Parts: sequence; C-alpha cells; structure tokens
Amino acid sequence: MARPREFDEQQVIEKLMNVFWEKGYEATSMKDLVAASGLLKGSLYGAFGDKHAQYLAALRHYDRTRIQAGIDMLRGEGTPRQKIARLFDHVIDSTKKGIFAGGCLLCNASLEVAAMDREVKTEVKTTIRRLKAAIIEALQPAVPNEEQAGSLASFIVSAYFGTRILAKGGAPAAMIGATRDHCLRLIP
Amino acid sequence: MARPREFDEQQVIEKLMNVFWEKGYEATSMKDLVAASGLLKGSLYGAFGDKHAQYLAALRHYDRTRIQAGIDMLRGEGTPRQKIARLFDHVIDSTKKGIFAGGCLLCNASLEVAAMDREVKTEVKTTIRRLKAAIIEALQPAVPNEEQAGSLASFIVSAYFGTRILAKGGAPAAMIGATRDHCLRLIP
DNA sequence: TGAATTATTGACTAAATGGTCATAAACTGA
DNA sequence: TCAGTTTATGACCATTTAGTCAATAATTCA
Repeated sequence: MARPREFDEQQVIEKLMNVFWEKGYEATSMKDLVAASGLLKGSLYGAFGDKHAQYLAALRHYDRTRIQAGIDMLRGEGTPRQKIARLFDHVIDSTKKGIFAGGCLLCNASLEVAAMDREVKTEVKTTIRRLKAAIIEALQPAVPNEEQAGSLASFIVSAYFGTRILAKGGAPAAMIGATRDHCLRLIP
Repeated sequence: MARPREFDEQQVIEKLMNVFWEKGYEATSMKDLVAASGLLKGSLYGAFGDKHAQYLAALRHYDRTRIQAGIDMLRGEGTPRQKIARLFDHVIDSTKKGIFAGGCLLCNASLEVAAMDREVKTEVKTTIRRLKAAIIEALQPAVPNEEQAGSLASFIVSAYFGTRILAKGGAPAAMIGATRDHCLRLIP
C-alpha cells in the first residue's frame, strides 16, 4: 500500500526498553532513545509516539518478555518451594554479576513513575496481578486454599520486590539470601 | 562576622526534602526547589550547593528525621512482634490516607539514583544499615542469637521495602496487610 | 565610622530538552 | 507509468534546564 518500515518494531522496542530500564524515565532523553534505537527522531515519533508512549510500550514489552520469563520459571519443574526459590536466586545471580544496573523495570516504574502517572500505574498494577496469579498457581500443590495462597503470594511479591531495592541500593547479597530463606520457610 | 542568613537552614532542607520526596530526583527542577524553599537561586546555591548536593542533604535529613522516627518506634514499648508490626501499620496507614504520594524517600533514592551515583549509594547503604541494626535490637528479646537476628532483620527490611513499592504502585492495602501478617509469623 | 566579610538579588548564559514539520524517498495497486 | 499513501530525513523551534555572576545589602569587629 505504501512505503514499508525499514526496521523491526520489536527489536526497536527492546532497545528502547533497555534504555528506560537502565536510566529510568526522567533521566532518559529523546537523544538517548534516538541513539539506542538507531532511528531518527521523526521515525521514532511516527512509529511509537512521544516519550511517554514509548515508555508505556517499553513497560508492556517488559511484561511480555521478562515478567513472562519469570512466570515460565514458576511453571517449570519442581516443588512450590523450589519454584519460589528460583525467583530469588535470579536476583542473587544478577547481583553477583553486577554488570547491568537496571534491576527490575517493573519496580523502577512503580516507584519512579506510577504514583504520578495514571497509565503507568494501570500497567504496573496489571503486571503485578499477573505475577501474583502465577505465584498462586505455583503454590497450589502446597497451599490449595485460594485465600491462603493469595495472602502468601502477596507476601512473596513484597519480599521479592524488596530484594530488588536492596540489590540496587548496593546491599550485600547475604541480605537477599536471608530474605529468600525466610520466605521459603513460610511455604508448607 | 558578616551578614547573617535570613532563613533557618533546617527548615529549608525540610522543604527541599519534601520536593525530592514527592517528585524524585530527576523530575525535580531547580525551579521547583527555588519555589519550595522560598529562597532565590543564588542563595540556594550559596547555602546548599548544586542540585546533587541538595539531594544528598535531603537524604541525610530524611535519615535524621523520618528514619529516626521509625527507629524510635522500634525502641518503644511492646514485644518484638508488636514493634515490627508498627513498621508495617505505618505503611498501611499512609496508603489509606492516600494524600502524600512520596512513599519512602530511602526506597525512592535506592531505585532511582543509587545505582548510578556513588555518593547516594553510600548514603543509602548507611541508612539501611542503621535501620537494620535497630530491627536487630528490637528483635533481641525474641531472637538473642545475633546471626539469626541479623538474618531475620534482613528479611524484614526486604519485606518492608517491598510494601513501599506495592503501595506506590497502587496495590490494594490487603497485600500489605498480608505481608505484615506473614512477617510477624516468623518472629518467635 | 569604616574595613572586612558574608548574604541577597535577579538578570544572564550556554546547553539540553521534548517535539514538529516540510521535503524527499519508497512502495502499491490501477 | 503514475496517483496515492506511508516512511525517512534532518533542520528547526520554543521552552526549560542547571548554573553563574556582578552589584547591592547587612552585619561585625576594631
């Protein structure tokens, strides 16, 4: 019908996401996004809208890829306790590697942007609900009661998010390990 | 010896802190700080240095006032379990009030700034260490073993920080209540 | 009083910000 | 081939940014 796109949208969104992930929303400039995407400003705006729309697209991409990967991990092999353990081990691993400073984009968005931004808040709430549901599912064999599982899942999400703050603030990995161990104790 | 300051430094720092607390570091402009402080730009720079120095001063002020208030709460009356409960109840209360959107400045700094800023990271680490030490102290009657108390305190800090993310992301207060209840279960 | 010192004031700046737009280019179907 | 449609390009813009500075004012000590 017309001139085709010269880039792969998903690949570009991945690059945009990485910038927001590492630098945060406010600290990211259009110049950064232009540089990372390889596109020119006009194309970026044409394809993804303004900075705010690009951020939302990045959040949704994070949900579809990274959060989904976590959910897949929760659906893998093992006992409920082993499944939850994997969640925390992933944080410990990335702390030890210590190269990528982004932490968890969902947590970053929640603290930096969500409180002042309705659309971001909605996106964050949706993703947290999805994550929590997957945890409830993972707990099912050990905690068949739905209400109990929901309550325990809320707690696990809190503790998990807390480790992301500690990790990014430079706390020792032992604090994260301790959190993990105490969490696992509450799973029957 | 010379012309005296026309303002109270502590009062001004309190106002600067409130801006950073509510808006975050990057989203706060010098214009905001000038407006909130009531001073003019030159005076602000003269008294507190540049934006970054003002942020550090705000963080230290937060430690001296709000974190200290938390520590005082932990040193008050009651069993260890009651003391820790107060920490979470405070989060639940401010969620229910729902007026001030700042959450916890320490958490905000940890996620938004610490990873990319050595000085902020140092400040954050120091404050977290102070908070953790107070929790260990509060746990002492129930967990006299120092290593066990340290491990449990790490976990409590994580869970507590996690609730601050949930609260700011718009999660229901029930999730925070659930976190609180599960945490308390791990205190003998 | 007057020298010395520090604080206040607000105009000023250079750079960066997010965002737009007219033009040229690439593609499709008729 | 050519009209119609979408994309790419980069120059352009108003605004905002953090930060400076020279002039003036207020204070103290001698």
